[in-house]
Amino acid sequence: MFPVALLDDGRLLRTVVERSPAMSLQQASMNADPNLIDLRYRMRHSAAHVMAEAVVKLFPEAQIAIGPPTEDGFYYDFEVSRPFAPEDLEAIEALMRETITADRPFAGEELARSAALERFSDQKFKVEIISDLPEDEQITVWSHQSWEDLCRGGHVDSTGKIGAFKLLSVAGAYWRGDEKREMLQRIYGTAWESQEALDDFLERVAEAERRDHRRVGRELDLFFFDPISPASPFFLPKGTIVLNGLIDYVKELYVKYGYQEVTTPQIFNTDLWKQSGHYDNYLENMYMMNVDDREYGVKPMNCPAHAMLYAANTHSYRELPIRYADFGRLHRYERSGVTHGLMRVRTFSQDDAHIFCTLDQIAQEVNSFIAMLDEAYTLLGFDRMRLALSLRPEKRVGTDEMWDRAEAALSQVLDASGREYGIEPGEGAFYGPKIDFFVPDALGREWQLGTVQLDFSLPERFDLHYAAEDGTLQRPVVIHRAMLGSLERFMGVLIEHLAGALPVWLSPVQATVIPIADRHIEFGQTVVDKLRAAGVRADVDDGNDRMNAKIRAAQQRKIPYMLVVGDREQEAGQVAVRERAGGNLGAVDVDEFVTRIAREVADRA
RNA sequence: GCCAACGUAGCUCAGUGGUAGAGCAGCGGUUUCGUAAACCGCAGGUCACAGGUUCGAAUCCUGUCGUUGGCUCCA
Repeated sequence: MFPVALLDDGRLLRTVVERSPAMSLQQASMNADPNLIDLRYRMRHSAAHVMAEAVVKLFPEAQIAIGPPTEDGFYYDFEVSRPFAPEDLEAIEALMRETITADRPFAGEELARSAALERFSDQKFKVEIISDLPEDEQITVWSHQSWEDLCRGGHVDSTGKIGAFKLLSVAGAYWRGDEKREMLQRIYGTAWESQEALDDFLERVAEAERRDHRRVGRELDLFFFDPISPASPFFLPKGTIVLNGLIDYVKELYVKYGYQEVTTPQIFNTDLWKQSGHYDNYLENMYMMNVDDREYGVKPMNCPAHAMLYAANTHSYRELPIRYADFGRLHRYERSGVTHGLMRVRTFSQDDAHIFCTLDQIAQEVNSFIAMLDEAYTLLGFDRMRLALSLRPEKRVGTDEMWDRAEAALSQVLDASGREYGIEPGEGAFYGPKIDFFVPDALGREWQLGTVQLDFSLPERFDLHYAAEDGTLQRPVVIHRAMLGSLERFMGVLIEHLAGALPVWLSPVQATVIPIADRHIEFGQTVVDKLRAAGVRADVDDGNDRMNAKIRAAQQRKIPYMLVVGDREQEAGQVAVRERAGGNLGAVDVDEFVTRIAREVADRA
């Protein structure tokens, strides 16, 4: 299903499918024929070479690192005496055009290791790459006459075939992705088979920016940020309606799927964090404080508190599974530079729950969770996502037998579900394997929403047990799980997914009445009263704008229903219904419309 | 945390050493209009913060904070 290509540095390039605009780009390339995908790969790879040539011409001292194609472009990393400026990109582009116009053929050449080391002796990164290659690895160099580069190949025939390209941005990047190594300057660019394809791509990027949740959040008065509490959203009344709408929905699912909601403290004495292991492993991400000479930590997770709830009573196998849900606010000190709008914040809440069950119950619990998640994602419009099963890491707790059973349980559930998933060996948490559910944002960055994680460690640390059928005390397993993940992040992803046009049940204002003239305001207000009495969030636009301006404003506020009232409607006791999508439903009796929208809200249609 | 850019009115931005500007939003008035922007007027800013250079700083320099794009991280 996923077209896969190998990057220069050996990583897999994977194309992901989604409905968001940036993703439709990849969707387009998925639907495109393999030849086109291959052509783009070779064009971009070739463009990277041509760019490196241009950079070295302008910066003779440059040390060049690697330059692979990516999902929608390419980049190349350099170590230069000064950072690149925007004007540099123009100069580099100009030189690239010369090379492309010259239409120089690409040709590959095999080299002995010693010869390769000799040829790149003044390029320390290339020397490092060559030195790290296995002894038996074939070393190849690809050139387009005026430039040659260590490369395993995959080019267009000649530089003239590179197509329409554009350099996009400069960024910092560590050599070999290691923050202890050199910081390099990375230039991102993109290349397409035609100017139209390039323009198309740039338009998609622009559309992604238009639906960026930070911009939409401001436009719709949902939330804002302030340096007084960095990376911590302030939710305005409208944003709070959305947040609460999501929580209310999840609570309904909790009733259906047998969860019990609990409430736990916000700060805990350090003793708890020592017992849970957070003090040793997570301290740098925690907010700590001293009060009355005792040290406290603000909770970054709910798990330890839930373990305490479980341990507060003895439990029989007959009670299991026990499912504790908690919307408690969490605080995590995220390093500066990693936060991003609502997607990565320092305080947030989750639709978090912990399931205490027996080893034998894992499969059914995970299955039930995925069914619930599926129900929620379908309702919320996320029909495609990436699933990843993460297996045992090197450093871990628990016996191999436990891991065998846990991993088998997860993969069996996934296999039975019939959906595709990736396997990521070694990526599991030290306390157990997990399944993560990822969805991309408007700019194509992937964010984890759902997760289900098995935990063998927490029950040990808190000495949890239950009385088994045979009267012995047994250790339960804990399953950490969240569907929407961080509610803040989910709201961000949802906004971008829907470009701010939230479903009626989540819309902060579900209907707005638009009086044509002042004499219709009073009637409009009676409509609003009826809507509110039926539980519908409605208002009336009584400003002295013309109707056209009011409609425009309502469209921009993404209000699902606009109810125009003039002389005709007032006389007939009707409203002229206009939908956000632009459709005009014509005049409808007020009572009929109230009934209809109230049902739509109740059904979350 | 690292590399870089940026921070001017509620929002989007202009303003490169000489008294702070526009559009939108807001407020007041005129208009009372049939499915995406009527008209006139008013008000609104310690130019992120602190220090420095200068006769004079939004503008130049240093530091801090924050944001953005990447990288790294995301038990």
